[in-house]
Amino acid sequence: MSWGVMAGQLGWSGLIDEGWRKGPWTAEEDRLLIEYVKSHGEGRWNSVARLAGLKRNGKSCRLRWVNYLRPDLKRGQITPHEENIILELHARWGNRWSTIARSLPGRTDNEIKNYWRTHFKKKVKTVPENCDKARTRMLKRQQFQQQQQQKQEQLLLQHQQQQLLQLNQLDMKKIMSLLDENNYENKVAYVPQIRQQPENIPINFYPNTSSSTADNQHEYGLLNTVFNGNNNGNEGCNEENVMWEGLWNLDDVNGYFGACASTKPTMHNNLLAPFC
DNA sequence: AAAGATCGCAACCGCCACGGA
DNA sequence: TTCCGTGGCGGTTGCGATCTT
Repeated sequence: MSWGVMAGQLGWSGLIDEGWRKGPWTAEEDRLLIEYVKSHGEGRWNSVARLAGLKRNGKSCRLRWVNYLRPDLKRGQITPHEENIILELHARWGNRWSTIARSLPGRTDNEIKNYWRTHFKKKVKTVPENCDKARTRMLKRQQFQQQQQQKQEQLLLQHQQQQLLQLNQLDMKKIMSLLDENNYENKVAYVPQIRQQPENIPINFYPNTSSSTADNQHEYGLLNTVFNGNNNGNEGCNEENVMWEGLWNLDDVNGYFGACASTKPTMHNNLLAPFC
C-alpha cells in the first residue's frame, strides 16, 4: 500500500501543524511539487507553498523531492557492488551519509542510512560486548592492521623521498650542464632552494610525479588522504597546499574538485570525487 | 491462526553552516 | 559584525509489511 493511499485511508491528510500539512504525501501533492520543480527548478523551497499551492513547509518539500521524486533516483534494491561501496566508505567516513551517497549515483543519503541501519548496524552490535576474549581478539587485530598500515605508509614515504631526491639530483645535473655549456664557472650559480613542506601535510601523502594529471583513482585517493589529514577534512587544506612542490598543477586540482558537478565546490564536499 | 518481533523506509526533528541584507 | 532565512545533514520516529514462534 502506498503512503498516499495510506494517508487517505487513515485520515492523516488532516494532520496539520502551524498551518503546514504533515505526514505521508498524497499523489496530488507529488504532482504539484513536480510541476513546481519543472517550472522553477530546485531550490527556494520555502516559496513552494506560495507558488505551488502546497500546504507543506520548505523542508518537507525539499525532502520529498530529494528522497523520492527526483527523476534521477535509482529504484530497486541496493546491489552487492553498491553494498561493498557503502561498507568501504562507511569504514572510512563513518555516518557521513551524504558523503557516501555522492559515490552512489541515484541513491539518497536517507536510503543509504536506512540500508545501513537495517543491514549492518545490528551485525556490529552482535559482537559480544561483554566477551573479553572476543574484544581482545578484535583489539589485537586492529593493532595489527594499524601496524601494517604504518609500515605501508613508511614504505611510501621512503619511495617518495627517494623520487624527490632523484628529481633534485636531475635538476642539479641539468643546471650544472647548463652552466658548463654557457661557461658560467666564474659566476655565482643559482642554486634552487628546496621548498619547505607545509606543516600540516605529511610528505608521504603526496603522489609521485610520474603523471602530469591527477587522472587515476590512486592519485585521487592520495589527494583525498591529504584532505583527510586533519579532523574535519577542510581546515588548513587548500589548492595551494595540494599543489605544493608542483606535483599537481592548478588544472589538476580544479579538475579534481570539479569532478562532482552536483556538489558545492567546497573541499569538504568533494572528498569523495574519486568515486563519482 | 494468532501474537509478537523484526524489517523497511518515508518522514520528521533539531542542529548547524552559509550567504545575503 | 550581526542577524536572519535557507538549505543540508544526521539522528530518530512511526507504522505497515513480513517473518517467526
